Amino acid sequence: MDTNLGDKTFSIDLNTNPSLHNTSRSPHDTLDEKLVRMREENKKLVTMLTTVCENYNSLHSHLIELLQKYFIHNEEDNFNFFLRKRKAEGECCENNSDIHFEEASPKRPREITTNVSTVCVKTNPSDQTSLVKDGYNWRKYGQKVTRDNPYPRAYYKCSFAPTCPVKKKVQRSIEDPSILVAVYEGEHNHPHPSQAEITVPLVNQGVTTDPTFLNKLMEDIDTNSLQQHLVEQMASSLTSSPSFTAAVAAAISGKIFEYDLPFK
DNA sequence: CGCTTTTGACCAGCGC
DNA sequence: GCGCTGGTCAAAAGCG
Repeated sequence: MDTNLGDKTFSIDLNTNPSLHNTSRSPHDTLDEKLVRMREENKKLVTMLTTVCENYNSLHSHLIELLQKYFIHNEEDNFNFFLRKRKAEGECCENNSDIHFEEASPKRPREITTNVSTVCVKTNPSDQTSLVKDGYNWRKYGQKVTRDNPYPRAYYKCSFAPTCPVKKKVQRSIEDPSILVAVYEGEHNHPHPSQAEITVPLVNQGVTTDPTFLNKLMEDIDTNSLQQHLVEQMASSLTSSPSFTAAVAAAISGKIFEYDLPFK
């Protein structure tokens, strides 16, 4: 692959270690100067994020191109197998996929296949539960071991509303057992109960090498949502960092002492 | 006691 | 028609 993603290196000092600043800090280093520094770092972060997104788009199109070439230059059977596999996985139509299966089969599927979506979630490998946190309440009503995957498939119904028709199937990926593949069927007929415990989609947390899997993922996630999530994740990483928190706390306390606030 | 999970049984679709 | 497979049901068990 000729994408020079690895050549781009970023050396950004986030200034999150307060002890380092104390050693190099001059007496005239005012809060305003810190603000200027932070703005510059912010600009660097924005630049980095833009580059990451550009690289992502480039890789995305490159991967699609490679997959198309692969299926054209290899025997047609491979492509047919690819189609069959995707069909067998119950994948369809809601995503911006180029391949639709509704018209492919002369017989109608046994169930309505509208509003089927697949979500892949990276989990802790030591965590053996098949729980995908998406904010809804689910009641497990069955479990099966399927032929093509040694990991059991769990069947859930939405229990938030008694009349909600939504079902989901959760099964570990055979390629990477730390990945949970959740297939949602139907549409919720009630509002989302909570946004608090939504699990971050895999694409933002980890990597898989399965090309069909990657292709599917990339079609699922548009660039804007990726950018937004990257920003949120970066902010989350910064705020969860003890050194960053310490730096903010030091700056605030310094400000308090500087102005000699009355509640002191 | 009520809700959830587990698990074996049952059913329907599909291929041969 | 038969066997295989995926999906669902429902009784029993577990849990708070």
